[in-house]
Amino acid sequence: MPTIKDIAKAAGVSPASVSRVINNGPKVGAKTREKIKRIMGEMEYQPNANAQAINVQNNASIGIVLADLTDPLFAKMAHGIEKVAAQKDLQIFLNSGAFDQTSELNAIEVLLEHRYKALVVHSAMIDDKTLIEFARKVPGLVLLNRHIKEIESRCIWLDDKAGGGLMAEHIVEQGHKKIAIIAVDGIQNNTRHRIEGMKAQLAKYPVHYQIEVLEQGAATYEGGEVAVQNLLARGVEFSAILAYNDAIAVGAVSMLKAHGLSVPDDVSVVGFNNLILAQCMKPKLTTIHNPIEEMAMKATELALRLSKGEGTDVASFSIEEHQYTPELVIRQSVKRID
Amino acid sequence: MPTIKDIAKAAGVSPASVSRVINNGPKVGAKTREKIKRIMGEMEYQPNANAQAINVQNNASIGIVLADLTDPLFAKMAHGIEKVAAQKDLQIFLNSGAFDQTSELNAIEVLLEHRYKALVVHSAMIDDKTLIEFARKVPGLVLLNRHIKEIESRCIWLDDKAGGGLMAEHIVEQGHKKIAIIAVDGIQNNTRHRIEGMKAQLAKYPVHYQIEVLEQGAATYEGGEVAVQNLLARGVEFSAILAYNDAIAVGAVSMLKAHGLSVPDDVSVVGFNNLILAQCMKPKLTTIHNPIEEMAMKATELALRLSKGEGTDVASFSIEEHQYTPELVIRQSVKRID
DNA sequence: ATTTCATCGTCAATGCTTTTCCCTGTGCCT
DNA sequence: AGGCACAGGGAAAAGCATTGACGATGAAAT
Repeated sequence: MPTIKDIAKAAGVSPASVSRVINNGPKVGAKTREKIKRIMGEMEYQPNANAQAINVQNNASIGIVLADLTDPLFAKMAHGIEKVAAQKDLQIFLNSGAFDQTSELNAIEVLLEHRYKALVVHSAMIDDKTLIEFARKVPGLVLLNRHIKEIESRCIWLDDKAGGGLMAEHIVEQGHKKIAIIAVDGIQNNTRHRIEGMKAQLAKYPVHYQIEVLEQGAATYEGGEVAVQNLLARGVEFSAILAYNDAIAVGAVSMLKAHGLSVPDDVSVVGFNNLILAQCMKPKLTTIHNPIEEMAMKATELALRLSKGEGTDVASFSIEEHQYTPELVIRQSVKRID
Repeated sequence: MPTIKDIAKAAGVSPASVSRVINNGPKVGAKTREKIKRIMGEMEYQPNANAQAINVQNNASIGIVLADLTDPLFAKMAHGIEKVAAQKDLQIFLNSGAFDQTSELNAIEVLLEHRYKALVVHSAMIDDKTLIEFARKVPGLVLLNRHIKEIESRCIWLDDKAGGGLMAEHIVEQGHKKIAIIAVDGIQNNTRHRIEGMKAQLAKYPVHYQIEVLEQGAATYEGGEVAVQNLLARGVEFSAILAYNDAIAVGAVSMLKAHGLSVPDDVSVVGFNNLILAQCMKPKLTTIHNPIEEMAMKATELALRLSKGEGTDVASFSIEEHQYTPELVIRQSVKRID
């Protein structure tokens, strides 16, 4: 693999000139430029990006850390980031965190070692304090789908409380009084916020609601199945299920059917995220729309701006731009009861 | 951000010693080692990965290029690669190709510029010749989900012909004679191979089959919907649909229902890929299992081996290890007719 | 013909780490 | 005590490209 020196020698010029041609710099005459270009082509020269990155302080790539790409929600995040990157002709370095603290930390560290200036991180497991420290150290770091008060100007997040509220509101307005909530365990704050939101909403009505919160390990289709099985086995009474996400909701529906219960006739189900899955299934799933792709795009743009030292003035911070609002999408999986 | 020199100065040693500590090299006494480590911690030193990569020929990362992460099939690929990477403690540099030729090329080029030695590329748009050339140039490049005869020892692919054959076989054994095929357009070979496989299978029977092949642009849920709409509008007769993938199949089912046709009572539908989607929907989708995750893992391991110069002997090549076989998964979307 | 000034290029320093080669001191053997 | 092996450590080159300061060349201006 030829280096810049080889090209220079072959073209009878100095490495500096070659470098200037590579970077479309000035100070190289049209003729020389052509010649150098030709030789670069002939010798199949490819600049060593690592060597370039040593010198240039402005690494034109975005580092991102995500948990698990097989979760369509995270895939959508990735897609949002990609869209911004492609549009600005930037590269993405993706590092998968795999949902445990040490590998998430490791992922961030790797990104820092590569001197990426703009970082979009989606961390579910790292504690606030550590993240705050990272944020202080790295100006271009933005947290996606997480809200830490101390550095909220560096966060893009969903109003999970409002999301929980919407779910509860919809359900009780349809007359439901016995509600099962399928949450997920772990340190994840959004599950907690949503439940808080639900409870806060329910507290607004002068009715007594029967609530059962079930913490279910896996936020997946199978998780939804076992959650319902669990509920039924324990004889919990419920006419509505509020699920942590669409996958769980779909799993729940499937298991309810397996037990001869119809959705929405016997049990109403509400999902969360509004993934494509929610539209495909039968009955179409009533769910909460999560504008994660827009959020991801926003986070990316923010990270890029911050990494360039722009928009550092905290004065310009407005919650409206950083906190996204979920929306109720009514389809067919909820039925009014009396 | 401190450099190795800063650390060296602070510790009163030479950069060489610090480097040796970083890389767990020899020639540093226990006491000095401890001291250097301490100082590195205190000063929050992080080695510059780019500078490291200049010297070290063996870049311990895997470069991958994929098209669109929002397609669950590709997400599964990514996951397979990740699994291998995590297990070997390697990083992934992901570059999204976005399904057009120039950006796919660009993605590969970027990876080469970063001097990644092990490359897993999933390219749908680049022509054979270009890929063959890349393969020749880069020993550690492996093609995932694609078969190019000339470099098949560097490919991991699915036997699409067999997949098409399975679909056709199943359908005709259930008595169907009027078959609509929803394919996708583009240079993608797998669509073509599958159709070839279907036709070859049908040719084995002494019956005349009525086949309609519809090339539908988007391999998505919506694509499936418009495809069916198209078929119905043109008055094409069919009792079975063979779809290019599960998403199309699900879209097709939805549109059939919208026209008052029941699946599988009026029309049978077969998908492809066996994504989670296929299990969730109602009726559960009969489909072809695509072991893409295993394939991705295999491709990654192969790329790593090749990048280390191992397994270069073409003699050891066996098709069985490189070509994966799809399997029929019978669920509820196909019905016997007479 | 001489000065002036763009224009085109080169030299050498820079960025950060690794690695080769060489030096020093210590302990051990004879 | 002399010689040797060896562990611990340093100096400097190597690895690849960028960049700022400076030099040469030729044409235009006086």
